[in-house]
Amino acid sequence: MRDQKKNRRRVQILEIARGIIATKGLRSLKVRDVAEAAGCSVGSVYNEFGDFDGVILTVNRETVQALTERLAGVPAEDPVRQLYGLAETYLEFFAEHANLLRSLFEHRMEDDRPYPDDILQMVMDAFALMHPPLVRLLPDADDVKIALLSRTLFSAVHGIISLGLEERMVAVPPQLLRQQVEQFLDAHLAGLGILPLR
Amino acid sequence: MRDQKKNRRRVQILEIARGIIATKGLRSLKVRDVAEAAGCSVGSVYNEFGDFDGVILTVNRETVQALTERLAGVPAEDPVRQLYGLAETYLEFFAEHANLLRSLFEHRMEDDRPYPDDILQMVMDAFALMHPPLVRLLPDADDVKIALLSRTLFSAVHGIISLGLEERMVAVPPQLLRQQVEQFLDAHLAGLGILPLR
DNA sequence: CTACCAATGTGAACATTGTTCAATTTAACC
DNA sequence: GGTTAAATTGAACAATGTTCACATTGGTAG
Repeated sequence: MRDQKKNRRRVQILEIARGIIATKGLRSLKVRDVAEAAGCSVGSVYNEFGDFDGVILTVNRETVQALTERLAGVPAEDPVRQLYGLAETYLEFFAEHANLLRSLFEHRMEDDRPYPDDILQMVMDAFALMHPPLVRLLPDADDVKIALLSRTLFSAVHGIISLGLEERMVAVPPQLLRQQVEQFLDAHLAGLGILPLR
Repeated sequence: MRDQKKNRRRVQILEIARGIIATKGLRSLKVRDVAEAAGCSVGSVYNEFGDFDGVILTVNRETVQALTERLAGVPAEDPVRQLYGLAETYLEFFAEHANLLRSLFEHRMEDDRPYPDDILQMVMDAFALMHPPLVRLLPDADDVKIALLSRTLFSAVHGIISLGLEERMVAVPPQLLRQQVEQFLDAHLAGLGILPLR
């Protein structure tokens, strides 16, 4: 019963923190706001997460988990369609949760403490989801090279999307951005000797 | 004489702030540290820059200026070589000044104040430096499309480099990253119907 | 059921850091 | 040299992360 209660609160704190980050950005996340909204003291937040970075990192961990699940749901029948699907799903997810993704990629630790390895690994694993379809499309290529290509390609897509959705920059209309990503893949896959969709 | 002194200090504050960001990261930048190192009071920093964001934004403005100068120095004789040169120069500059570039791309304003337009425009202008060589290489293409392509391509390169240099992520060795960028351009230019370098 | 105790929760106090502004100092001008 | 407007100061304030001695709670044994 202790555990149930504790866990319920832990989940509640995370949902509140995630809500604030998603709607107002990471910089607007304050311990006191979270504690008040969760109906507990600031001390409880610290008991549960160690420090405030702990809250942020846990939200980020769940963000990359949710992203991975969404990406894993992309149909894998046609490897070419799968690549387009991964890119477009990433775009959708990024557009829906822009501030959460920014928190994941932009948060810096206090002092010089290292970013938790497990989160980094999860991001890399998500970016490696282009690996299987690429292996099918380039059966003769070295597996290590495909692994690198997968990361490169996903990083490129990430760059196009994260800068394109950056409302700080001259905002790219979402529909145009989708087209931009598709055309990018068209050209790049063609360059790899893969027949694009259109 | 007032102006001289004032300007000398302004420059000094900026150099100190830039040094701290470059070596210890944006999160380690503190008003008091800057004021002490500049031999003045915290009030003077505020007189000169309005608020602390003002210091950061001025450093960022100078960062994108320096970047633009470096990119503008890439030889333009051969448009294909120019594209590779722009990407490699960006990689070099990013590797040399990783924390400054992160400050430029990751800094968020307090509350919801907008990021200064002039900085955004300067970044877009820098990313548009791929436009002229692309026009030469694709003389039949629509100019608006080339403008979009330029931004897309540079954003892609930015994504590859910024994630590749992210020491938070599993560090990609610099030499491998250079090769990664080159191979990326190889494939993409080929897909655009442009003969790559190698 | 009660007493006890270990775990948990609390929030006031503290530490750090951004911000303000009344008082002071400076330097340009006559 | 006196006057004055501008610049500078730094103590005080505000916002926010962090700690910890104390209070509360819930499980457990007698």
